[in-house]
Amino acid sequence: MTPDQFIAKWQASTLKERSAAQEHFIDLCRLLNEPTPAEIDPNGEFYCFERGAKKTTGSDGWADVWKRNCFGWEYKGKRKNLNDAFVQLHRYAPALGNPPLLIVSDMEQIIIHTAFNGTVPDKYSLALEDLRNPDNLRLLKWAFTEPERLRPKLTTAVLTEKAARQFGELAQTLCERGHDTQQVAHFCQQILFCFFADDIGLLPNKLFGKLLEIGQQRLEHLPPTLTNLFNTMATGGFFGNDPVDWFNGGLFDAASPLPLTRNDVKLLRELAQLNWSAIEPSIFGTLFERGLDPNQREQLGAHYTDPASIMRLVNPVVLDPLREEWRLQQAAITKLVDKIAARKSKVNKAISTASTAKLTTKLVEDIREIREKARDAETAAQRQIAKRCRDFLMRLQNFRVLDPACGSGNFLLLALRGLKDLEHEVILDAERLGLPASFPKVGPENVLGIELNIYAAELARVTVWIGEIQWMLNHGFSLAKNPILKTINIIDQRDAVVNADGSEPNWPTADVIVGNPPFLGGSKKRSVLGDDYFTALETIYAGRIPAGADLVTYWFEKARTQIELEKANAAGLVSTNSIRGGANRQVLERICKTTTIFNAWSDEPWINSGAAVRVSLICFGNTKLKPVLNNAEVAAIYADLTAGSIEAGSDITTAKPLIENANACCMGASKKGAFDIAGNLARQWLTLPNPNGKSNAIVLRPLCNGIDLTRRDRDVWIIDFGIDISENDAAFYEMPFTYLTEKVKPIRENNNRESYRRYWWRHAEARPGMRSALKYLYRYIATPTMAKYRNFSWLNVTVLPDQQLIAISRADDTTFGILHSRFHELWSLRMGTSLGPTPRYTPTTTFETFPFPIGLTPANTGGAIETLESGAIIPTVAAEYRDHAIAIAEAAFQLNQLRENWLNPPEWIERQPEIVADYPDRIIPKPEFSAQLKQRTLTNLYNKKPAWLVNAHVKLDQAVAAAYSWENDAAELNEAEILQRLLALNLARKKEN
DNA sequence: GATCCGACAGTGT
DNA sequence: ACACTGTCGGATC
Repeated sequence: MTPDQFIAKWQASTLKERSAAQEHFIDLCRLLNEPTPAEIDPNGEFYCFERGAKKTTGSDGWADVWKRNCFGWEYKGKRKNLNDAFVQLHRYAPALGNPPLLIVSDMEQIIIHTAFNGTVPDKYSLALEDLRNPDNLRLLKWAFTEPERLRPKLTTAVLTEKAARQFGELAQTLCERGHDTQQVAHFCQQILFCFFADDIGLLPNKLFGKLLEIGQQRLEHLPPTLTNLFNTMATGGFFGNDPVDWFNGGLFDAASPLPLTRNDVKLLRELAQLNWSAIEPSIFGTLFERGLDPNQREQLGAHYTDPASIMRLVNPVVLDPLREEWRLQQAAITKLVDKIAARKSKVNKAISTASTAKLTTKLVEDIREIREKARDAETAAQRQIAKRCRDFLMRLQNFRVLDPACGSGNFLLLALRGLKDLEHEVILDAERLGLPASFPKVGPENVLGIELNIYAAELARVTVWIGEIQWMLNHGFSLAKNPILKTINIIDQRDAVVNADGSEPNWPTADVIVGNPPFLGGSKKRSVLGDDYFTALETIYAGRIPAGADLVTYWFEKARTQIELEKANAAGLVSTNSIRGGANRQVLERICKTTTIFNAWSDEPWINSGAAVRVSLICFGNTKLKPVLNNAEVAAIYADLTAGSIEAGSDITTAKPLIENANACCMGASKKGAFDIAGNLARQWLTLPNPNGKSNAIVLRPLCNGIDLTRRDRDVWIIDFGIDISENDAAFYEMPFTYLTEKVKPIRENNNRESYRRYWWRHAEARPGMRSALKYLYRYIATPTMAKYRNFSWLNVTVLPDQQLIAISRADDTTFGILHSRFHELWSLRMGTSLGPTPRYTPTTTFETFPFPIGLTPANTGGAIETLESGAIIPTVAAEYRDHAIAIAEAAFQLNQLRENWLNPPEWIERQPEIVADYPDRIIPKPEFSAQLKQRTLTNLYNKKPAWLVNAHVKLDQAVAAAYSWENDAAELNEAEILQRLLALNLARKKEN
């Protein structure tokens, strides 16, 4: 068929839709040289007429023509409203597998709507005459073969970003002009909603766009005109000659348009050109992050969560369980359908048997009875099917999702969309079963929010409503009007964890709780939130949440309580990843006691306006779903968000501090002030006399912090007046004292703590305990609190450990070796907390819980030491453990020696005695090697991991394994097995109380 | 100029 | 008196 023939035939045709549609389509196939459905898919599996025509209503199928992954195609009679056809296609798109193209035709024109996910829809209208143009024919052909070619370039994300950027500029301009940020926010939302309403036809005749056009000419009229429009929208009525719907929802209640400049209006008119109907409402959040004042930006920013992360919570908490429920219903329904079919075949069989038999009255009667019974059974079954569908739809309609920290409403928006999608699927499934089509009832009522920030709360309302309207229009449903925005109070503007009067707030009953509550570290709570708020938190949550816990944990505890009180079924919340350890973990432990963590992502990167926070996503509550951790099914999820078996004694979070490890490990001195000075300044002072005749060496010593150990020694010294020198005595050390008077005193005098203010010349936490523990040693073991690798080093006892070092008061190589073994490394990584990706070593959780090999625990190694022939030093231990002590010490000694030689090759350095006799030698690089020496850091060494280092560690690990008596089953010693064995040892030993 | 990697000081127990 | 905690800035590639 040629284009001319096609056009001629269909211009002349007066056939009505039903009779002509298929003929038109087949002609079109001939024109495009495409196969017809019957030619390539006689069974109608992927390409057919009347898809979904199984419906009992007797009317159309879901589409007149359907080609999988290409299009749904709907015909209407000539000059009938094509929009109706489009609406129908939209509605059934999910049942058609969401084809990328929705095509409607009245045989005179063909309109192709693109419907690719996440793109701004395009529309192509082709009249009959247009088919003479080969370009248009090619376009149609693509619809059949390569629909991807019609994919719009513009994605909703790009459109949204563009709109948000420009809109943000406007907001910023308005703020800079001195307008109140809240007014700016409110005004911007009104405008935003008007753009949206204009584009989807909620405002008649593109009213708002026209108004801006006029406004550009007559600027002074714009504010009163806008006021007028907003007021009309608030109540419904007429704006000039145009009828305006009643919008309500609070958005237009307080009309207070801000004065706009000519430039603003120009910008607005540019913005009006964008396709706002395809806007992604979640821009509302990002929109107001920009332009508004920094404090607000921070608060709103804290609530911005990207959609993928949101769905990681919404799916397991909201949608998966409901899908599972519906799957079970469907299974039950299938059984009923089978039953009906079985009855029918029984009847048929009876009839066919009867037809061969002799017809008697009794037989007639029997058949009648069988038929009736079958009919009754069918009716009953149908009724049951209908009831199951109805009940489930009712369940969806009554389902409530609460976001108690809803910010700009993104969680609620996505939860609502998910629920609406599910409801729609169920409605279509029900139609397929022969039930009448029902109107979707899930809507903004299904989501509830609590939000303190007044802009965010308003933002959330608008976000949810736009989401609702978009969904309805995109699925071919008309909007419920009068008002368009119902004033149902879905967002509660208040504090979610503390009431104004200091009491505990109630949360509304809901099926599930989701959200991204604000993060604020325990020690920052008081200063950021204020004393009153802090006290209120402390009072309300006494015994439930330790005061040192992150602010985020209050939402977890509240949600847990709601579940315990049966006011919610499950919760899915975002948290900082530090919830896995320290004081924060107690909250998860509590959750594990009363309910179950059934889905979690333990440590995910998070982009949040530049903050380098890492997060955990945690779902807990009543569920039938199997536990899933980091997208893998596991037997159980523990409070530290690790996987484990459900057997008792396998949860490593149950490990407790051991009595034998007490008093051997402590934090270094916490100076809190600029007590540190350059080495050369210290050396200069050491040459100066003091009026009391004492050397400055008494109060000056080298300082060592994490950087000194993991990188190169910075040669920093410290002014250290110890734990009991009085201010008067300190003053005799002239230079150091004067220095502190200038650099430290002014700051320390303003400290929050009385003792820090009073003893300003001493380190704030001078660590008397540590000092006495180290007193009789000549060296001690140190490890950086925060470091990429868990390394231990020897320090001369004259060196003061900074608070960033953990000091272990042992001088023997055996203890050094055990600590440096793989066993302790794994234990400390697992038991310790982390800051971002960097693990942190803490005395109580990593050291005190660690089960040393029997006979070699800190309780056994605190006594005398003995130097071996090699130079290695062992502790004096019971005879039966001596061999192990020696083996470990030799391996550790060698490891340390190799490492020292690599860090400071004798060929590259000079050792120079320090100016004070007992102090460690200075290491001076030979000038020609100083650049190379700079690279010789412990972190670099372990980044490289040369073979000799690995070998030395293997040897050490073997010696330590032997001390544990694990040398014979080395093959079984994978990470999990080691941790299990260590945990078993810990649990078997005596705990501290 | 991006990436790596620990700091410092506040505050709870 | 002891210890834990957060996320920005300096060093380095």
